[in-house]
Amino acid sequence: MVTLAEVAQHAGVSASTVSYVLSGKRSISMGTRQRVEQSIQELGYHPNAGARALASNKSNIVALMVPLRTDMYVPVMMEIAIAVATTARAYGYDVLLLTGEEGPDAVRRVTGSGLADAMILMDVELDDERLPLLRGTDQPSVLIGLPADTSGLTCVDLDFGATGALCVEHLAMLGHRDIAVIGEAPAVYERHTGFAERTLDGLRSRARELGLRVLHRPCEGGYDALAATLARIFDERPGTTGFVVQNESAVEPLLALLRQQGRAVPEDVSVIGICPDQVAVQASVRLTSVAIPAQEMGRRAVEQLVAKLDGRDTDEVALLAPELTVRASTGPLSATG
Amino acid sequence: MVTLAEVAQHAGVSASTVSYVLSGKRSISMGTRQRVEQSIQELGYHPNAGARALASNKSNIVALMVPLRTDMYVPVMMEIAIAVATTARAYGYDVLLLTGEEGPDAVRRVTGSGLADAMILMDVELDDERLPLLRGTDQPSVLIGLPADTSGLTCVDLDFGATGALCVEHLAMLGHRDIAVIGEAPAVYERHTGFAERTLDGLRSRARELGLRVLHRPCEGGYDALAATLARIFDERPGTTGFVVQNESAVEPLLALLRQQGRAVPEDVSVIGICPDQVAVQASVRLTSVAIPAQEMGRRAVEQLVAKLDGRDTDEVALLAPELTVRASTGPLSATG
DNA sequence: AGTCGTTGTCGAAGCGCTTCGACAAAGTAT
DNA sequence: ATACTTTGTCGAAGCGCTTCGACAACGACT
Repeated sequence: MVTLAEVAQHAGVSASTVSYVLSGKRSISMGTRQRVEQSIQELGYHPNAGARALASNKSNIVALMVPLRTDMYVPVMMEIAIAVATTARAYGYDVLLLTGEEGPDAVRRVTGSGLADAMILMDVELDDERLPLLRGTDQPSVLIGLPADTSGLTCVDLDFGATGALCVEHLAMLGHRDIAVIGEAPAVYERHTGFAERTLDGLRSRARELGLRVLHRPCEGGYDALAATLARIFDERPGTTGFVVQNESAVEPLLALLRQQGRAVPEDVSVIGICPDQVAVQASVRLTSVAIPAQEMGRRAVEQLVAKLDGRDTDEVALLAPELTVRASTGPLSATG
Repeated sequence: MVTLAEVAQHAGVSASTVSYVLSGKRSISMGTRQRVEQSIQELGYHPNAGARALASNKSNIVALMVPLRTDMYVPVMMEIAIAVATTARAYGYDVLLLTGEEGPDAVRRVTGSGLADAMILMDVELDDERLPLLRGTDQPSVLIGLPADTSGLTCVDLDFGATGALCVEHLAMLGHRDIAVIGEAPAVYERHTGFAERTLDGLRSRARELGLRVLHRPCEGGYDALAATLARIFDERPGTTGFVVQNESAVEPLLALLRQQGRAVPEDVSVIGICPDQVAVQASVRLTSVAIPAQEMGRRAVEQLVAKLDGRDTDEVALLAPELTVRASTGPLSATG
């Protein structure tokens, strides 16, 4: 391993000078800078991360806590994670991957050991047990997702309330009166993951304003589960003509089953997805959808974090505005509907 | 921040004693050990990662390099990543997430800076540009995937050759003679990702032995792409009755299109998927499949790495045996076929 | 009783870096 | 020319830990 001292000797300067060349924290004459940089090149020097962390008290690492469970939105999680990693690198940070498994202990460990300078938490529950720890430490953090109480926290998320409202508005505009929501798996609601409930709230309150009726059913992915759910929906509300699907793995089964039952999309029934664009585009009927801006979320989270680390002020809560893309799965309610 | 010295003072011992309690590298009397542990508890001490790394010359971090592109098998990648993180934690290591973006530079950076003690590389290409670097350093590494030349490297992967052969055998046994392979997107073959080619090789050579005919077509995911591909297949080989699909996002479109064309699965046509079990189970026809053991791969990679770090010998190449699970999408060729 | 391991503890050195204060050398204002 | 600032460099201290050698204290052998 090449050390700072060796570079210094090779360049004929002191160690501190090399350090200042690297950090730019003091001015260095052109000649010296060039000689040092040359030596760094020639010797193939890389600063030792541990020594740097020890001396400067910063690790240049941000921790990213991803959910352990993979019961939902895996591609979204992955996309966020990759966006976080990519953006972080652009700001000179590396990313430490933590799974939710360790829970609050991971927060304590990382905070206490100085392993990371800051944290990003995904899959935040409404009343997440990690939050008190974050509030009680001076380690900067950003949540991707929205807990019930955001005081003292910085959050980035899609505005799921507005997303729900947007879906209703689109369906209402097309003349639909009875709407069914195919939701995430029951487990997602049971652990009070915010986004699912917020979507529902936004959707319901806008529906009330516009005079639509809403029936919500959580649903596991796959054909069998969806077949059962769909049967119950049409049983209870035979006049249902609009669907909002917030569950990637229910999209295709829903389209298939509707087709099978002789209900044409979009002539008889309209379907809106809340899902990444890729899913919407690849479906058997190109899906009208509200996109989940995974990359944007990851990027914004890192930017907020970097701002905090640089001592700049940041938004408390940054909600991204939803955008609805009309494709082939929604249309005006026909007269016979 | 609580330091070792403070713990030592609180417990009435020297710093080195506390260190030895923590590491267990020298024997400590019961009484002392207990007093120290008590102090650690009371003060809420966490060893400083940077100082530890500097003094011991090991970071207890392994780097995981995931592909930046998300054009294939995203859930598999995610599952591997999570398995790596979970297993690594069990061995006391944290995981640093690197994207393929930086390419070989990331290897140099991590190796040179002592940021990580070891690396795991995913999405290895047959002639990967990162390999010379790995061979030229004494930093332990494990590849998930198989390059063309494995000398001096440790690799973990599913035995895709055997996987291809297994698919052919199953179809042959059922009486099928003409087989079509729906492959990954052309880009995957173009960058010479090993697994796709190896599947094909294994499949073709076994087919030759058994006297089956094989037609291979790369294919993007989604309905439109698959519709075109399928048309060409039946055009060229109208008698095709067996399908092997190595592309998650082609499974559902294939099943839908076959249904639409009046070809019953499995009565007229048999379909085998090479995909995670979850995909196979959630498909509209429960899919006979060879599973991609993502978790197992991640776990094994970490275990190999830890073995190397502990100075134990490891396998050069660990190929996991494929397992075929018969479900509802394959059956004997009917007399009329 | 004297010698020899053991066992448990300590002090000190050192890992490679950052950063502070000191200080020549050079430039600027008087 | 003198005093004063600015610029560029250096030496030394110190970040918190691990680890080596030293060495009391103690029981186990002759």
